[in-house]
Amino acid sequence: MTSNHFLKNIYSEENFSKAEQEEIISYFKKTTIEKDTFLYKEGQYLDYFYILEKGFVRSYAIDFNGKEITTEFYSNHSIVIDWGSFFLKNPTQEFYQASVETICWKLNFDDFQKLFHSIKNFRENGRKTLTGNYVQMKNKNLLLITENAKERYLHLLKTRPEVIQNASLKHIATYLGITDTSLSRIRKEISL
Amino acid sequence: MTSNHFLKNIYSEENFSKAEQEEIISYFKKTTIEKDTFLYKEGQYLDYFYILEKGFVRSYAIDFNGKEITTEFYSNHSIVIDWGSFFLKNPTQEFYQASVETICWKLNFDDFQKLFHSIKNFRENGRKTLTGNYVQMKNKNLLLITENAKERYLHLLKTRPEVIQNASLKHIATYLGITDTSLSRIRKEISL
DNA sequence: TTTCGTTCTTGTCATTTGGAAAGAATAATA
DNA sequence: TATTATTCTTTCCAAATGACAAGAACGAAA
Repeated sequence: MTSNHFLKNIYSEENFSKAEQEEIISYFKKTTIEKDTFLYKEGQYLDYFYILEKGFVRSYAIDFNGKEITTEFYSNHSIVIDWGSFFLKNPTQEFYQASVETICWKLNFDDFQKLFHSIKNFRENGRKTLTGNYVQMKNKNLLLITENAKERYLHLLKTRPEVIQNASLKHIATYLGITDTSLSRIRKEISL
Repeated sequence: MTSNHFLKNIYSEENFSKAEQEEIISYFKKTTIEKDTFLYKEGQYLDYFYILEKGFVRSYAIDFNGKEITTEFYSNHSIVIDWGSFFLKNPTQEFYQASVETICWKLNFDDFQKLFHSIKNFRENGRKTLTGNYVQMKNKNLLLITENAKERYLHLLKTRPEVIQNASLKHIATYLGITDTSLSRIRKEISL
């Protein structure tokens, strides 16, 4: 394990002892995901999750009309997980697809459980991560209700520029809950 | 502690030993909240949460135009908590108000921590609760994007009839992300 | 019961957004 | 370079929803 191992940024010495850090990291397996391949597919029970070292991943659900709705974008340092599937043992309802070749670190559920129940800092950390994801989801909700299409786009542009750079117009549009036509109009309007 | 203590429904013998159950329950304090009073207010740091035995609570945020946006409704057996505030130590951005006299059970953060780190089942349970809330939020998100106003209302009517019965039209409207005018029209249309 | 305040309904009109389809631009491949 | 596929833009029109304001219904309190 090199001294600048990627996961040391995630499980940092600020929050973990050296011994804890090493134990935690030892359970992760480095994986490379080819462009366009899936990390998880709808119907699958997740028994592992990933942390992204480098790459870009999009998750999407299929609505009742068969249309893809982007549910999230994941970039460097993100945890790519379906919490409901991982913890509640439900099949995921989404597809998680790498848009580019993606380097990530994989941890399976049994190892996660060992760490969770034996290392206090690990469970504090996990709780923080899930809570952070919850807060993010809640904010997205509020934005959907209080802001119009243009404002939502501008907000995304400001807070997550890497999404605008990496994702296609169509994918961004469904993420924002608008059509590609509208988003195209909005972009034009902004550029004037 | 009576044998049919309310909290035994929450921390049930299915998931906890008798001893665990008793210890957990011993930390909770029964509280009655008067109609129209606040459980938490914007700006406050939560260091406790409530479980609702009986009553009805609404949480709302104030948007940039000073308008109240209902963020959640809580009824019997719900946990009333701002996860972000409780775990991440941020001030809450919402108001939590009892619509009727409400009987609930209060647990403070320090006691929560003791239980969380000492009782494996308690942390599994807490993780499930937070995850459940996350999944719920995620579903609400998807509904906001994929369904129109009428469909969202019908969905709420079907899945949470107690909300329709207890909350005012205006409060339900902002929860669904529509105006009270629209909701009134939708109700008329449905009744025809 | 009368008054007052709140909530809900209704009407009119404006605005936002969507749907469908065609064309332009861009990227991918032979 | 020519060809094809994909993504993005644009146009026209329709549908959904919002804003505002007036009035009706309802409930609380004097």
